[in-house]
Amino acid sequence: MRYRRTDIVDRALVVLDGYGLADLTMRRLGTELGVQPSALYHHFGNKQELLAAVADEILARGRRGPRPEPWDARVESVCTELRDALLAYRDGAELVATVRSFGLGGATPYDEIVDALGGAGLDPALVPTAAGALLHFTFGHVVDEQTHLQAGSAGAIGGPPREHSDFGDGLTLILDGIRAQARVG
Amino acid sequence: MRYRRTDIVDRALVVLDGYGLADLTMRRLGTELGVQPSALYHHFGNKQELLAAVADEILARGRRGPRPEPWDARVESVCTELRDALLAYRDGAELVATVRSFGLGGATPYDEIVDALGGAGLDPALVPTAAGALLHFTFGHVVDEQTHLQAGSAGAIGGPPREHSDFGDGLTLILDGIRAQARVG
DNA sequence: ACCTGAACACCGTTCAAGT
DNA sequence: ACCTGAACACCGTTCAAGT
Repeated sequence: MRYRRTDIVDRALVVLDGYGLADLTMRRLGTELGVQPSALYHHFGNKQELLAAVADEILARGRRGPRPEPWDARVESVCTELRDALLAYRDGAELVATVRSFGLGGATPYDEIVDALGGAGLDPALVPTAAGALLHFTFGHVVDEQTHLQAGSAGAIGGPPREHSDFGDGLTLILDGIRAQARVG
Repeated sequence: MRYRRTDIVDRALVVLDGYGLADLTMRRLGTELGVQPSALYHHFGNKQELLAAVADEILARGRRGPRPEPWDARVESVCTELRDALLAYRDGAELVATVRSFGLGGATPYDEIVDALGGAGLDPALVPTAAGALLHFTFGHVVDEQTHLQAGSAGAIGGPPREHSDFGDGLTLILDGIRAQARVG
């Protein structure tokens, strides 16, 4: 049936959204494409490489633009766009986080956050720290959100999950921390 | 050979530390104990339940005390203790994060952070938000640290990994954000 | 270049049967 | 109560062979 990498990634996205990350297997994807699982290894060296391509595609499809201008609005725009991209596909956050922890998948908007933070007046040595904090928060929050886990509470008690505005509140908290650090720096 | 849950968890910790999370399988753990893998199902309903017990044990072994008294020193103490606990075993952060995302493993110090934040003078509605941000940062940072991934940067370029003080700097940033929110609240 | 078919070395889990 | 032995239904990956 002759496939290209992009066809396989497209189909992987469909499988992911329909069945979840645990069921996104090489065998299942092969079946879905009407092909032997071994055929996939002609296009990707291994499963991690495939997943990295899928993660990059999730982020690419989530790209909006352009960015607003004050640095804090810009940071917020990057993080919110990232969140929306991750939420757009089932288990998107877990997949992208996993790929990131492999050290694969170049599309994480780390550099864009670093760039935006240039306008914050922060000690340059703290810029990677702040960018890391923002990314950790975003991924952690969205993973929790997507597994409908209430944000870290032990039991499953504790009522309904936090409102969606909780993401924005957390972002504001960290941005305030950056502003405070910029003042002392 | 007659084992109790705690013996199995102890041995699982040894396997984890020696071979990593990917090789902590029911079959390997069984072999290590000189027992059939099916025997483990007499003590744990499934693998996730076993992993939850292992995660709880990692956190229990990391427990130090007592806590210092101003609220911010107390929060820092909880997060630093958590970090140390996760770093004490190979793939500890990934394991505990995974268990947390299952909704299992009651030992995450979420409640302790919420408690400590009581002294910050924060709007009560923001306390779970702040606690979540602190936990997300801690887990995210330690997972990166443990997989010797430089904090989110795309390529593997960019020199040596961030110094260990980066964790403290990130914590300070978030604590500053909390103080700022407490002032406006 | 792209794919098949078959194999290898694994998984988690279940369950009758033993002691 | 605790464990064995065997099975079931899967995995990712490799590789000769086909077209």
